[in-house]
Amino acid sequence: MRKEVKDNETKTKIINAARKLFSEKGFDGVSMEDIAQASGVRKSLIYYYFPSKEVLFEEIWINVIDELENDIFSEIEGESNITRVIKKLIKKYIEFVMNKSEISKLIARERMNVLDGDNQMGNAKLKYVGLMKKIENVFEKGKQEDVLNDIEPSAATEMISAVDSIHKKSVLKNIEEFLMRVILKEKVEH
Amino acid sequence: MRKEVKDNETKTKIINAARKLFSEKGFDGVSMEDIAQASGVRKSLIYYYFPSKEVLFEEIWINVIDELENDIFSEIEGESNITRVIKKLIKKYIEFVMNKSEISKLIARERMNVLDGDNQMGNAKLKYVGLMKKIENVFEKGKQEDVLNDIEPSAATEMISAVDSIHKKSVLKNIEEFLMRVILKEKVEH
DNA sequence: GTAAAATTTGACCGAACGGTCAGTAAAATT
DNA sequence: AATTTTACTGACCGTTCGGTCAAATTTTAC
Repeated sequence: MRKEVKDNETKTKIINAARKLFSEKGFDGVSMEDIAQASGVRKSLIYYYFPSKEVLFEEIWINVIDELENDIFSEIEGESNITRVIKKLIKKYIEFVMNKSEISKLIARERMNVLDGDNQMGNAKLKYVGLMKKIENVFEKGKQEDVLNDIEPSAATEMISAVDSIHKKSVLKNIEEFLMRVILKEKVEH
Repeated sequence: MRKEVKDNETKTKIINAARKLFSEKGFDGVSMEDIAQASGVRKSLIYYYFPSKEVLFEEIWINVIDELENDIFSEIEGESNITRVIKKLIKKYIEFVMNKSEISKLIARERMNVLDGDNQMGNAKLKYVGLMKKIENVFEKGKQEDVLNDIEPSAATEMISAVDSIHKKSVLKNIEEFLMRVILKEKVEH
């Protein structure tokens, strides 16, 4: 029992330090020595737990996309009314960007590399594309039930996903209303 | 006369090669040797023309933000009808992202570093912030003339600027209509 | 308590990085 | 034509990079 906790502790320290640094400076802007110092361990210890920088990054990426996915879909899971589902999805995505800026910055920074890069990080790409597909499926359902306001599900998905690039976080609540108003046929009340 | 052309030619080759590479891999992901090889010159010759990697990047950044600004504002310059101004602004921004993907990818990749980084690249930040302010002023004018649809000028500006992060370019025309429809009170005709 | 397993460390590696500088060739100036 | 200036080169620099590995230390299993 005590060993279990200790094992996770070092690996977790490394992951958390790396996540913060990747979020601040991007994958290429952070060295393994930077991560080691921020974790309070030696660089070679990182290689004990992770075979390479890429594998460390990929694990972090998959964790953060998981976290985003869980934040959104755990909220909309029991809901059957598609309009309400879409509202909750938009709301949760914006809240995520507002409240978990470390993660949303990491996604904003590294999305392009993950999507356009070589096949080295194929699992990272699959994870991200999988989540986007899942979100798009919600909009497809909205389209089928005729609650969408003449926007393609893929366009709605891309608009949502671009929100993490917005620099001025103070406008995010305004943008949330904006998105709901435009995506949904139903008039939005406050 | 002949010298003038030749001077510009080498420097221009370096700038163009660097721009392309920075757009593909980001500032930190590209080495000066990469740029040298892509330019067909020696690395030390880059240092003959530019004192550092940062200065090279800054010049490129300022050029691309200039180009974006010119594309947008040269189109709306003679227009006095604010609704038409806003429509043209949105249209030109989307067209820029669609047609000049090297530049829009560069902006998407490096915006966060430029805005959040240290003061080393203060001119790059000033340039970008200046353009965003200029765009926001257009929306402010729209607000004053009551053609905006209950969206804050700063939120509209941020939505527009996030468009360069959109990965799936095929949806951009749909998003253009989307943005016009929701930003402007007037109903949009095709 | 002891041996084995797991974790951690320090020293090291070759390659890559941003950058420097003396020398040379070409172009421009006198 | 001689001299000066400009453009370019190759070799080099110290530092940093991702990564390796034997040894030391700590933890676990019995």
